[in-house]
Amino acid sequence: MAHSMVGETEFLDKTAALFLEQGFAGTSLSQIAAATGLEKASLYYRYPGGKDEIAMAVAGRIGSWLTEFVIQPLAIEGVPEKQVREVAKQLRTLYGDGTTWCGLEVLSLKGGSEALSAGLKAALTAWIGSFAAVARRSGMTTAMARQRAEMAIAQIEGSLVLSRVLGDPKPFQRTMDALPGLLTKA
Amino acid sequence: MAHSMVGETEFLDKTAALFLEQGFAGTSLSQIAAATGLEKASLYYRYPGGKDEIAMAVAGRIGSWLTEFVIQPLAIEGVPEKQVREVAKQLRTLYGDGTTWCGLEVLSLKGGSEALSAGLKAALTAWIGSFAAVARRSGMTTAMARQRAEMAIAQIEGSLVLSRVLGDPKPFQRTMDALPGLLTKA
DNA sequence: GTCTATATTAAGATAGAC
DNA sequence: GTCTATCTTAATATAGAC
Repeated sequence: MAHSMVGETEFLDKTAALFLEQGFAGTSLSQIAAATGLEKASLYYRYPGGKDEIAMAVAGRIGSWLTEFVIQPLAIEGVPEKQVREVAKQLRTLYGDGTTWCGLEVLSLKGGSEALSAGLKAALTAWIGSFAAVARRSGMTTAMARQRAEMAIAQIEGSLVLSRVLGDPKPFQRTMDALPGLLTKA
Repeated sequence: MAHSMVGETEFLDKTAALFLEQGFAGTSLSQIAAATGLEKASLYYRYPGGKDEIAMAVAGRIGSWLTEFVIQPLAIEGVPEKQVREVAKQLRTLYGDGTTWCGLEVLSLKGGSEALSAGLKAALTAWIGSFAAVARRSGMTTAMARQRAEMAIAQIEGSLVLSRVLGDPKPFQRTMDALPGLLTKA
């Protein structure tokens, strides 16, 4: 395997796929090297902190997805219900229609660093805030909007667990169908 | 450490705690040995299949908890809402008021065996069936009861993720407060 | 039935050539 | 900036004494 020169985002996407399938502790640097076409030593050149630092970068990449496909689309002017329907569509794609894990779940298992935990918490907080804002715009009180936002994200995370364990995408898909109502109808 | 003779259930409870904290891949036999007071060789005597077989036994133990504290209490005659309130109380204890992982999430990450996946699916199916039955008894249609049961469990699993990532037990606690209504009020 | 001791493999990590 | 080669540690797993 000669000088592979794989790009940063391509590298992180491939590594994210491994983490989402196997978890942080279940993924080795050898697997990452094999999946990305880099040798282990090169991983340490790019990320001197080793697996912890790679996980941080992956969390950052996941945060970028979230910003691009969820937070930004909800931050502009528009009809809340229509916006949430669009976001639900993006989430379906992101989560492979209920067949993959969520980065929050997978990377928050003990084994990661303190900084990783902080990054995940920041991403989740931003997500909640974004959902709460759209619920607020739909006419809910601040408190209720916040509660619905948490409920919606819990429903998403939990239905992913159900779909994966049952081997049936329907629980996740039903959650996506119900998302616009949950966030915009008091 | 002389002949420790730790009992089966005590062994599994201590091992379950490790898995729930660190996941399957993140927990080593050395850690299990240290936590239970057995040497690694003794683990192989009890569970010749190694970590996979231990995980299976832990899944069985978790299934027993579920049967004892959730499924059995809901299977007897009684006022549904009152029964669910009692179950919610048990779940609070089981999940350390929102500070621990759920076995379904943790053990369903890739790395476990086929048989383990099948066992987890069976346990989850039984749980859903139990919740659906109590919702049905409260007057819902079969289809709606089933949907509410899945919704409730997804909410539980998901709110555990939120509570853990945010470091705040409130999302899980709110879910427990809402559980009786979700399962018994159409 | 548990122990001590060890074999074997793979993990994370580094040195130094190119 | 990536490679080959290697180090060190820790993982799973087994042999054999008691």
